[in-house]
Amino acid sequence: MSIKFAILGLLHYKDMHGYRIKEHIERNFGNMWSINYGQIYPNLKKLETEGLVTKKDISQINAPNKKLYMLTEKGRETFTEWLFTPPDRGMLIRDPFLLRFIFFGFGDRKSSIKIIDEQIVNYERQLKKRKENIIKWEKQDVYVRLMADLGLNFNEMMLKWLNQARAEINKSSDGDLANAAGFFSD
Amino acid sequence: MSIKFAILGLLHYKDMHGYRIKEHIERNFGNMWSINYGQIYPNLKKLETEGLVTKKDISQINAPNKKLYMLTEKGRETFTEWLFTPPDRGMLIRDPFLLRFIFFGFGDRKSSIKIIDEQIVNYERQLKKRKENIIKWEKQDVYVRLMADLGLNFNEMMLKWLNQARAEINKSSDGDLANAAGFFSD
DNA sequence: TCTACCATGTAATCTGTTACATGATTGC
DNA sequence: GCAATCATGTAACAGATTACATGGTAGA
Repeated sequence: MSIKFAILGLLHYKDMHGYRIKEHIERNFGNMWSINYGQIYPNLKKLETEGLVTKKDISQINAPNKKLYMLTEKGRETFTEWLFTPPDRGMLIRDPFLLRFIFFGFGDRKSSIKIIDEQIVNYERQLKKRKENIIKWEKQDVYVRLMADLGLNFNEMMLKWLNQARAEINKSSDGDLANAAGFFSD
Repeated sequence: MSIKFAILGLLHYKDMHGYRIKEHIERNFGNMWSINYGQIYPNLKKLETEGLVTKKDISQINAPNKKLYMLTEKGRETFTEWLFTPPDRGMLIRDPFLLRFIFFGFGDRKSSIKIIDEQIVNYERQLKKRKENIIKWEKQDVYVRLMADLGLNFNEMMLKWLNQARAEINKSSDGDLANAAGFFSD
């Protein structure tokens, strides 16, 4: 249900069409949020029938026609109401790397470290990008800027942790696995 | 698809039945991972037909009968193969609070701070719990212990960020919103 | 010519969530 | 008597992902 509100939020800044909405989400939140046309176009239609947005067909000469969506008064109200209703659930994190990580004790140390190293490379690349972009965010509204800060903080924390994990795994012996049975206490 | 591997992973420690699997995931990863019977029981059945686990009916006198699942050799192999295939995607975070946060510029400062304060309370409660549990993890295998560390680090980072955000928002004026239009540069 | 980008959409599929049904035991 | 815990399951629904279809323009 939240994509609907993400769209309504973005339309506060500017009238937009589906393609641009996806592009925008990917550019700005792509490292942690994923979206696709299969969600956007049906949701735009639904928002229109619910009277939260209106549509305007725009013909273009050097590009395919597009459909500009803009907020209605009702859309603005619905959004504002949602904005300050306390979030119904906590943060959900799903990471195929971390899911593997907790079970690395069932494999060999070498392979674990290989996968961890790949993660370090990924997060380092990401951090570099974030640092390049931070200037862009610096002049935006407080909230957008703070979100960019969070991204940086998160990235730095992950790298610190990954490196610490790598070091500890390196010095540990393979036999440490045996202790894991105590993981279960019933 | 990853719940299947999570189950296979847990069965490495101990033979288990569906109810216990859910309990376990909730107890240990409940702050970031959610699971329900609608996923567990069908997946256990599927794993059985695929020959990755076998089932044993256990009758109990003072409790309902249960179905113990245990790994097969094929299950163990399939799991190990998965364990060291590089993760196909990055981390996905979905948080109804953060989704609201980026749009707080479209509301009033007072309401924003109220929601932020609620988050601070939540994360403080969580941090307290994590600190209590950390002793329990300390004697586990390296990877499980490191995961617990990550949870702590994450929690502390979020709290630091939330408090910093709160302070900055407090001293900012409502008019700062106007700048947000530059968020879009196309 | 081929690739990339612009732009909209749908169908099939897969995943995840909620709600319901069943029923025994234990503790307050 | 009531709530909680143990235990298994299904059906309906909601949400997300993948793959496909269409077709124009710009640039290498």
